Amino acid sequence: MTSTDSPVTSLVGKLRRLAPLDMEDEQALSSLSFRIGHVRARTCLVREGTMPYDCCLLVEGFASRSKVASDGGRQIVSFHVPGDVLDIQHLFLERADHDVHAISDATIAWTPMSQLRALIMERPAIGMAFWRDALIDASISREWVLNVGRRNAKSRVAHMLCEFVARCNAAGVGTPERMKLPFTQEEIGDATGITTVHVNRMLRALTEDGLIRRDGRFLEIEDWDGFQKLAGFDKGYLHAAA
Amino acid sequence: MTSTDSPVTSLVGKLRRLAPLDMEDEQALSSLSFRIGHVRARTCLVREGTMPYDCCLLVEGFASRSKVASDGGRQIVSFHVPGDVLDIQHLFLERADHDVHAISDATIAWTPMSQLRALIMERPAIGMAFWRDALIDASISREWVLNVGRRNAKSRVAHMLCEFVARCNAAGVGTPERMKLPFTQEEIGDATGITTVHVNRMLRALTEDGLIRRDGRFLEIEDWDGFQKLAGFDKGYLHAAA
DNA sequence: CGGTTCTTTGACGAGATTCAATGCCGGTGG
DNA sequence: CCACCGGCATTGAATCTCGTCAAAGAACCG
Repeated sequence: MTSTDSPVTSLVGKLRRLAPLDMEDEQALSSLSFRIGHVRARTCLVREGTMPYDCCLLVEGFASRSKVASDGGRQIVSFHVPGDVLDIQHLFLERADHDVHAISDATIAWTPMSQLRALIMERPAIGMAFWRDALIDASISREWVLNVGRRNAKSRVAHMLCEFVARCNAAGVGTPERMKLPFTQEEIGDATGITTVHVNRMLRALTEDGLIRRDGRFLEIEDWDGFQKLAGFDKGYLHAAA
Repeated sequence: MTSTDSPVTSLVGKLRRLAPLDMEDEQALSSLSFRIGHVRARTCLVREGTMPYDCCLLVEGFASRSKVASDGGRQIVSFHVPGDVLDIQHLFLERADHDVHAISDATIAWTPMSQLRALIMERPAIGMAFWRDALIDASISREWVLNVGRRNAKSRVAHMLCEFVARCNAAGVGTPERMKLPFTQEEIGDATGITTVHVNRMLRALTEDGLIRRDGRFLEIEDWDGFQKLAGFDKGYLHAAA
């Protein structure tokens, strides 16, 4: 994926995996009016409580959805890879119930919510693809509840990395052999419900177990089967979306 | 709600709150063919990995969705009140990614998935209502990630009870003044990611704080404002569905 | 009324947090 | 080109929350 691709390329690629689109469907998607933007890491794209007029599509880079607890603690509730629609959650609701932030420098394509809504209501195949996307998103969210609720810190971190690798792989932006992680250890902690310090210790433990290798922000998974086993990772919940 | 009501009564009531339905929409819903069943507490209604042919609507009683970790630990990922469609998650996916169980004795209305799918695709208002239902479901799931990821045990339990009271209230089956809880303490623990023993301690702490009162399975919230504050509960994430 | 499930309590231990300090790396400007 | 600076990673020690184990008591159901 380069930033010179049409913003719809990654979207069409993703939707096609979710439901069979015909030529007219793809043309309809191409006719959406996009506004391209390049944003720096940590840019806030959607703020809780607001109702964005435009819908943002992640073309390149990584993003996260997060919520803030009353004590100020942040919980990341999902991360996103190129091709993901970042606020499909708000297409049919009045206000955003969470924040969306860029994790890395990113390329975003903005398109009016109204156009997307119309497409979903008028073209059954596109509607079906978005339905499936939303349902898979919900499935991932349930897996995250299990992850933070039931697994110990080491498995949690491993599970999050497994999902990241699997989804990046599906989006064509990385392989288990070697990946650049966009996350700081603080962000991994915010996603797994543990502290930065403890994330560091767990990464060290995973390295000492011979499951992963790290240099800088690069991650190499030494033992993909063993890593998934320790994480309790079973890609079924991704519903073949990865 | 009594079991002699039509199974669609609670469903129509719920959908009407989500999108304006006209007479024809309501007639279409009434024309769905239902099979009514009474099940005992703990009955499994949907099993992970299967693809149910029928869709189950909760008419009376309570239910939960849950997942099982590889070490055998169970995580409840949501609970449900009368009027909820229990496996809308699977309408457009090939296999269930979680279990559904009755929490209490319950009345279930089964209707063919195909009929419901057709209704959603053919009647825009009904489609919209189900879209909103699914998106609100996802919003609740995100809040649960925050709950188990970021809050301490006392707040977690309190938050879960706040949501339960709010949703029961909206479904017309209870008030904060006095409610019958369907959950065992083990189930509260499975939903909040803590052990049964610790749930018991936290309930005692909440009682000693003067926030709640208990006798048997009955719960009375003494200080609803203080209770919500301690829980960090803000009903915004329910999107006016409660 | 007998058995089962659920609740309650105490003592102890493990896992994760907190606090604090140091080291490292990349970027920026002199 | 090097020195400095800020963000991020790493580590140790003390502390605390929550889990584990075990046992007894209460409530419920057939």
